[in-house]
Amino acid sequence: MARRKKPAAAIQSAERVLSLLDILAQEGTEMSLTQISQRLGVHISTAHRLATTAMYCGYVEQNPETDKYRLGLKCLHVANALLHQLDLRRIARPFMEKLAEESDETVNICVLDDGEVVYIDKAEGGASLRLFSRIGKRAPAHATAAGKMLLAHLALGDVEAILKEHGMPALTPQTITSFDELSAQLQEIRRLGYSMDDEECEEGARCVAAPLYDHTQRVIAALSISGPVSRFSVENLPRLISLVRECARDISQQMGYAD
Amino acid sequence: MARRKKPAAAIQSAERVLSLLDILAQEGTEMSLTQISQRLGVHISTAHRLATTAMYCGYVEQNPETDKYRLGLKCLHVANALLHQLDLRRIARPFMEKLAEESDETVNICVLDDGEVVYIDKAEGGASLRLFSRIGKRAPAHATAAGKMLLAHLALGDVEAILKEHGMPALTPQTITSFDELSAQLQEIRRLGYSMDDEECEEGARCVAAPLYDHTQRVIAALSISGPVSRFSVENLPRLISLVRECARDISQQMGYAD
DNA sequence: AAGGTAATTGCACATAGTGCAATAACACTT
DNA sequence: AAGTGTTATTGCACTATGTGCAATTACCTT
Repeated sequence: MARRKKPAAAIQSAERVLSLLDILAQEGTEMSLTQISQRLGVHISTAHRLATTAMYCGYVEQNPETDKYRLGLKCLHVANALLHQLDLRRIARPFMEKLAEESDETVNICVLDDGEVVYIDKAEGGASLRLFSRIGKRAPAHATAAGKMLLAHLALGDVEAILKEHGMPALTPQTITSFDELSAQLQEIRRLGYSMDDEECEEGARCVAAPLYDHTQRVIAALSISGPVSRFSVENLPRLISLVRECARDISQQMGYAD
Repeated sequence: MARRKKPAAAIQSAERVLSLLDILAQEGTEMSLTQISQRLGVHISTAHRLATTAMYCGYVEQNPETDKYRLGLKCLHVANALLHQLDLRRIARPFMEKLAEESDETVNICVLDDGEVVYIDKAEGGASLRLFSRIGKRAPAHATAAGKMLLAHLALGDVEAILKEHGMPALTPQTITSFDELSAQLQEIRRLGYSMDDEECEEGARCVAAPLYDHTQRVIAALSISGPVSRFSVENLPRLISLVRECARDISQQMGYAD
């Protein structure tokens, strides 16, 4: 779905403190009160009170050397609790590890959140590029195999809203930037039962994804397998596609999907 | 330091919404509005407004099938941003990987937050038990090698406050539960320059830790190496102690420490 | 159709949250 | 050591927001 609908009686101060966390996350470095008040659009004394309240709760901390504010470790705690609570992760884990070993590639699970794909788990094969963990990271839906798979199972109106809001930026020369071309491809993805990112997200890398269903018979996530084009060659692709589709089906069955 | 001091003008609604995240994290499963209002000590309509405000911001979501509330994926996003911003992680990473390969064990970095140790990074050797990632997890300071190392570099009053608040629960038969015994051990740790968890946190597992300093010449984190007692034998310990101390020194130098 | 339970919302009122201005803290310059 | 500038912090008065209450809505069970 596109951007979340603002509730009729949102609590302003609650919204502000969560926006403070967003801003600190987005900024990438510690921020002064002046910067915070400018970004939040509030008086500096208000920014101070928001920051000190968040500090008291552990979500923000102040660097004693520079007096600037940054995210606090409670954020890690809460995220960890979230990951721990995700049924899909727990159920999928053994299957992902098996697939990672069998394929010797990197396996990920993504969900769609606010129009972007979010990585919620990852398993690595021995020969993988050993990239940093992507868990928690976001990526544009239109340029990833998992994202295209998830878009393929949304209503057309929702797809249009997402692409209107996020755009279709080109990440590589191969990225699809035309709505019509993407629509056609989503239709093909529904027909084939798998999706592919052919150097659309990252040059030199290919990715194949299959849908994960749950007991409501709806697609809730995508399972993907990715690696360098040298190993994701035309000869090897059919095998990898087959592996990821079988694995996704096995996980879906454990999630209550009846196919 | 012990529990954070409440600011004179904390913003109640800001505090409440962050407490909501805490409660959802702590509960471990989705919660109804009734439960949320009871735990927060507010009217159910207030709980509803807090929850829908947090939903709008992405930190909470509502399960459409049960109408219950749970943590939202924005929590992952913010935590990821936090990890990405930690200088110590970025600087330490190559050293940790080298140590993990060299020792073939699990290497972690922990910091002290609100009287507990928090795992902020981890690298694994090939022979490791391949445990789930601990990043973001907390553990009692008194029962971990990293925790004892961090306690050893605090003022005695702070140590007392932390132990008074968190207690000294026995996690295994070997866990130290006497303040006097722990104090004596912290003194020994300062003298030796490393700490050890001898099946105090987890039976069958040993852990050795060394301090990480930064340019202020103070201890900001602990580097640890852990594994099963079979590999952390009396014969092998001196080697592992030496490896972790050298690695910690190298990381500390990169952090501006002059020893 | 009726009853029960929980989520949601309109409304009026009280208080919490706010901006302003003053103060405090610190670093830098002279 | 004193003065200046900048940023963080806080007391205060006012008002806009947040609140609880009660009603409504939604859904499930009998």
